[in-house]
Amino acid sequence: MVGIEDVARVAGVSSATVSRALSGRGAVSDATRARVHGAARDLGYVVSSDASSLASGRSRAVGVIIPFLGSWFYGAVIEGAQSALIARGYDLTLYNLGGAGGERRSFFEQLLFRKRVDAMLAVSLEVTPAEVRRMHQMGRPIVCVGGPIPGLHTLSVDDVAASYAVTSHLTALGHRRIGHIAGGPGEYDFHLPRNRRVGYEKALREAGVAPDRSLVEAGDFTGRGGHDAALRLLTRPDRPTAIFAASDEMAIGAIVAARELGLRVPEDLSVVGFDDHEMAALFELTTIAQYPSDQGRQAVELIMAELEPRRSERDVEGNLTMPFDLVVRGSTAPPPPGGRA
Amino acid sequence: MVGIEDVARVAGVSSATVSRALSGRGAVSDATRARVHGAARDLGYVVSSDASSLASGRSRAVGVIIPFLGSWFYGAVIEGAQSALIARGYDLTLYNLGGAGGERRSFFEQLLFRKRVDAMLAVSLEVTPAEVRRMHQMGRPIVCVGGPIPGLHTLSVDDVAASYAVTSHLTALGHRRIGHIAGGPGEYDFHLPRNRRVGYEKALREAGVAPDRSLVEAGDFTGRGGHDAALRLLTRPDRPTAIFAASDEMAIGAIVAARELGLRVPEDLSVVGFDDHEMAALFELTTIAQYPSDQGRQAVELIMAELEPRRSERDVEGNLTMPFDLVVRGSTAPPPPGGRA
DNA sequence: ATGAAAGCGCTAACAT
DNA sequence: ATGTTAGCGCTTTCAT
Repeated sequence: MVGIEDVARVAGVSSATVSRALSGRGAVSDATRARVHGAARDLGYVVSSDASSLASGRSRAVGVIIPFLGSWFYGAVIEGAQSALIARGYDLTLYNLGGAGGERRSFFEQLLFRKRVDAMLAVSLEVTPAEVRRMHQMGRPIVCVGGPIPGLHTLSVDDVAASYAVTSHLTALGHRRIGHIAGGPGEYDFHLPRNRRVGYEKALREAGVAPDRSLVEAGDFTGRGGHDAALRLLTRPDRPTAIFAASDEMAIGAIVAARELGLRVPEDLSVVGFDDHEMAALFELTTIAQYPSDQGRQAVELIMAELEPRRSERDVEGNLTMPFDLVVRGSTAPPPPGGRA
Repeated sequence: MVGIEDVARVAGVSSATVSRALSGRGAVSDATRARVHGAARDLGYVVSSDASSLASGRSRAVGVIIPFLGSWFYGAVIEGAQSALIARGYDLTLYNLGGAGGERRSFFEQLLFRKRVDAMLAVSLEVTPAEVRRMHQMGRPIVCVGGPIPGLHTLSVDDVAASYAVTSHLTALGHRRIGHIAGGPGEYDFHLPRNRRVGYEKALREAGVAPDRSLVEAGDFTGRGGHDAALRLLTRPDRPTAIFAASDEMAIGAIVAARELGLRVPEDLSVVGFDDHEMAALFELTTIAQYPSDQGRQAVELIMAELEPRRSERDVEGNLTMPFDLVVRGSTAPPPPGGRA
C-alpha cells in the first residue's frame, strides 16, 4: 500500500506538505504542489478516507435517507444529489428505512452516530419530534427534501399550491364532482398526502363545491393502488367526472381502471396526476411537474453551504420553496354533457 | 463525545475488553459482556466507524455501482441489497456512474481505492478489461449482478434462456413476424441487450423463421423509447404481429403506441416484456418475471461469504444463475387470421 | 479472560 | 512555505 509518507519521500517533502498540497488546505508553493501531485500520480497514491476522516473529523460523505425506493421520484432525487456530491468529491451513503425490519430504529439509534457522514439529506421522511431531537444531537447539518419539518432545514415544493393549481384546472373546465386518490395513510411520505389533499379541497371550495370525504380514496403511491382506488370511485352510482391522483403512478393506474370500465379519458373522465413521471407524457397525463433531481442537487448545495461556509453565501432560510409547473396534456377536458355537474 | 474509554471506566474494564465485548471478536466472560453492554447503553456509546475502520482495516460498508437510477429494476436490486446489508450491520455507499461528468473515470481511479468499502456490488455494469483489472487491484471482493463478466463473480438470470422462453411463447401461439425492441446501443446494461436478442433469434430459428434485422429496433429501456421504437415497427407495411420488448417499461410504451395506431392488444398485436415491473400486471403484460430484490440480497450473501468466510460455506462459483419465470397475462394471443403469418 | 501498549494513516497545531 | 509532532478513537497483538 502506498501511503502519504511514500509520496513525501519521492517528492522530497514532509507528509504534512503532501497533505496540504493534495487537500488544498494550507499554503504550498506552486513548484512544490506540482512535485507532490506528480509523485502522487506516479505512485498511484489515493488517500485513505478512514485515516483522513479520523484525523480531520470530516468524512466527505453524506447520508441520504429515504422511506423506500420503489418510485421514480426518489430515484430522481438521489440521482440529483449524487451528481452534486460527486462533483464535490463526496460519497453518498444510502439509508433505506422502508424495510420491514428494525431499519428505522437502528438507524436513529446507531447509524446516525457512527460519524460515517458529515451531513444528512432526508427525503420525504416523516419524523417524530423525538427523531428530530436525535438528529440534532448528531450535531451535523440536516436538510430535508419534501417538507417542511419544524426544526429542520427543508426544501420542498408548495404542495398545497400545486394541488390547488391542478384541481383548479379541473374546476375551471367545469368539473364539480372530483375524486381524489390520496397517498397511503402516512406510513411513508408524511405531510405530503395531507398537503395535497388540502390544496384539492381549497380549490373545490373556491369553486363552490363542498368537499365530499367519500370521494377521497387511499392509494399507496403505486400504479396498482391508484388503479384499485379509481375502481372504487368509478363504480359508485354518482361517480366523479374527474380524478386528481396524488402521484402520476397512481394516475396511470386510474387511467387503466377507467379503460377497464369502458370510460374514455378525457371524454368521460378527466385524470390529473402529480410529479411528471417519466411515463406521464406517454399517457398524455395532465400533471404537476416538479423537478426532483434539481431538488436533490439543491439540497446538496444547502448542505455544502453549511459544511463549507464561505463568507459570500448568506445563511440559508429555514424552508426553501421549489418550483413546480402545471403541465396540461390530453387527459383533461370539460365534463361530459350528461354529467351530474 | 462518549468514547470507548468512557465505557471502559464505567464498566470497570479496559478499553480492549470493551472492544471485544461489543464487537464479538475475542473471548469475554458473560458477566463482563453484560456489564459492558449495560455501560455502553447507559452512556449512549456508538463506535466511531472511522476509528474502527482505520484500526481494523474493515469498514463495514459495501459500494454499489449502478449505471443509472431511472428504472425500476435498479431500485429493486438496491432495495434488496440494502436490507441484506443492514441486517448485517453494513452500510451501503452508492456510486451512480451514469452522470455526464467524469463520474466513471474518477470512480475507477480514485473512489475505488479510498478504502471506504470492504467490497463492491456492480449492477449491470459494462466494464472494460482495464476496469476489471482496476477492480482486482483493489483487492476486495467484487460481485456483479447481471453478468457474467469474465474474471468477476457474477449473479444473473440466463437472459438467453429467458428471452428464448418468452419468444417461444409467441411462436407457439403462431406468430411468425415478431419484432424486437432491444436495449440501447450498449451504453448501459452490457451483455444484456445482446443476450436478450440472442434468445429471441434462437426461438425464431427454432420456429423456422429467419431473423430479420429490420424487425429489431433500439429502445433505451424507457417507456418513451419503447413507444417510439414500436411506432417505427408498426407503421411498416409488413408490420409484425407481435413484439418482444427487452424491458417492461418499453413494452408498456409499445402498448401505448399500438393503441395510438388503433391496434388492439392482443387481438391485433401481441406484446411481451421482460422484468415483471410493478406496473406490468396493470397492463396485463405477459412477461418474464425476474426477482431483482432477491438478486440484490443474494449478491450480498456472496459478498459476505467472501468477507466473513465460515468453514460451513463452500466456495462460490464464478457465476450463479438466478431464476426467472414466464408470466402469461392478457397481452398475448394468436395472431389475427388475416395476418401475413 | 483481561490489560498494556503499539499502531492504523492521516491532519492540524505549532514552530521555524 | 515547510517541517515536527501530537493525536483522531479504536483494534489487536502480546503478555499475564
